[in-house]
Amino acid sequence: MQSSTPAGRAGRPRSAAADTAILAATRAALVDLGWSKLTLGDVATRAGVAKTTLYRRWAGKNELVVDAVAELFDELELPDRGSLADDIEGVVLQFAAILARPEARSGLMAVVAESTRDDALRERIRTSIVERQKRLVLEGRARAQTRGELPPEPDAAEAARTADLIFDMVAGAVVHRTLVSAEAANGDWVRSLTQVLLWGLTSRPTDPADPDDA
Amino acid sequence: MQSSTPAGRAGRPRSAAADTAILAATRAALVDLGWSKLTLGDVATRAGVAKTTLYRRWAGKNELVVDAVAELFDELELPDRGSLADDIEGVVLQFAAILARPEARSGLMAVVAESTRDDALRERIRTSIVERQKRLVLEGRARAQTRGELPPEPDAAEAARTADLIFDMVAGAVVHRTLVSAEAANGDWVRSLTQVLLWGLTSRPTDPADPDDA
DNA sequence: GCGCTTTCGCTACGCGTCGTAGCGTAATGC
DNA sequence: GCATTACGCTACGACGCGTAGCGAAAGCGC
Repeated sequence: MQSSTPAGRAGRPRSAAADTAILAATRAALVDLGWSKLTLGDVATRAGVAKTTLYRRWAGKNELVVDAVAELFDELELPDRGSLADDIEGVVLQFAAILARPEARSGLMAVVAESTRDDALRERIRTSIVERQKRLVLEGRARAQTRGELPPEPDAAEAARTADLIFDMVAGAVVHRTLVSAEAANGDWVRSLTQVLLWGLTSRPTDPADPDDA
Repeated sequence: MQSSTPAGRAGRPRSAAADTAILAATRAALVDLGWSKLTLGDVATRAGVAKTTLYRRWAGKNELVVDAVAELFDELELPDRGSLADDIEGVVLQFAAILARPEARSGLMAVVAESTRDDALRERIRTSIVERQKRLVLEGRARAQTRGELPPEPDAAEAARTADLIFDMVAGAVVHRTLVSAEAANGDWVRSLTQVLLWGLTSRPTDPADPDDA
C-alpha cells in the first residue's frame, strides 16, 4: 500500500475509504473494460473521486493496477489437508480460481508485461505479490518436513533455490495453462501437476545441484 | 502470416518486402520503446511505409505484435544431444535465450494479457506461437521413446494430455522465472528444472490419470 | 503496347485520453 | 483560529488513434 497517514504531521488526512473505493473501482473496470481500455478517468468516476485525487496517490495506471490485483492474491491460504499432495492440490486450485477471475487475468499479465521495461514496477510486483505468496511454499514444505514426507534441508541456500524453483514451476504452469493454453486448471490437471512435482522432488537419489552426478 | 498473394487475381501485388520490413520495425520499436509506448505511426516510419499501408494489413497493434514475436520462436530447434535430459536442457536454454531478448519479453506478455479479453487474438497466439512450438515436446518424446528412455504410450488421449502438461510446465516455469522472478534461467536452474521434470515423469509406478491409485 | 485492378504514399481530420495547472473549499492538528 | 494538507472541479495542450480521400505506381490479361 502507500497511503495511510502520510507520515507525521498536520493537515487534512487522506481518506482511507477513497483508497479502497479506488482499488475496488479499478478491479471493476478491469472486469468491464480490460487493461487496454481502462482509463484513469473512468476509474475515478466509478470510485466517486476526482481524477486529480487518483493522480496524487498513484503515479499511473501500472502502479494502480498492481495494488488492485495484489489484494486478490492475499486470499490464498494453506489449510492442513493431511498430506503434502493434498496441500499442493488445494492451494493450486485456489490459485487457479483467482486466475479465472477476469480482473486478475488481464491485470496481472499486463503489469508483468510493463514491468519488463520498468525496474521499479517489477520490484513493486515482486514485493507486493510474488514474494508475499512465496510463504505458501515455505509453509507447505515445513509442514511436510514435520510430517516426515520431506527430508530436512541442511543447506539453507540450496533450500531457498529449491523453493524458488517450485514456485516458478507451479505459478508458471498454472498461469500458462489458464492464460496461454486457455484451458481450465481443473481437478484432473492439478492432480497430474502435483504428481509430477511430487515425484520429481521426492525420488531424487542424489543431490541434483551436485555437478558430479550429472 | 497473412499476405503473400491475396488470392487469385490481378492488380498490384502486396510488397512482400514491406511485410518483413514492418515486422522487423515492430521488433525494433519493441526494443526501443516497449509495448505501451509503441505507436503504429512510429512503426510505419521505421519500416519506411505509410501508416495506412500498415492498417491495410493488420487490424491493430495486437495482431501486428503477435506476428512480429511469432517469428522469434521459429528459431527453436531440437538437435539430438544423446539423452532426453540433454535434449530438454538444450531446448529450455534456447527458449530462455529468446525470452531474454527485450522484443520478446514485452511483446509476448502484452499480447497474452490482451488475449484474455479477445478470443480471436488468443486463437491467433495459439496457432502461430503455442501450438507451433508444441512440436518440440512431441519430437523430444518420440526420440526418447525410440531410445528406450520413455515407455510407449498406448492411450493417445492420455499422451496428448501429458504433452500439454509438460509444455505448460516448461514454458510456464521459464516465463515465470525470467519475467516475474526476474532471474536468469542459467545452466544450474535449467538442470534443476529438468531433473524434477524427468524424475516426475519417469518414476511413476502407476498411471497417474487412473483414479483408483489416488 | 493498353486498360483494369489493386496497392501505395500522402495529407488531413475528428475523437478520445493523457497528465497537469490552477483555484476555491473541506478537514484535520496545534 | 491558523497553518497545512487533501479534495473536487474545470480547463488546457499534447499526442496517438483509425479513417477518408486523392493521385500515382505496379502488376496481370489481352
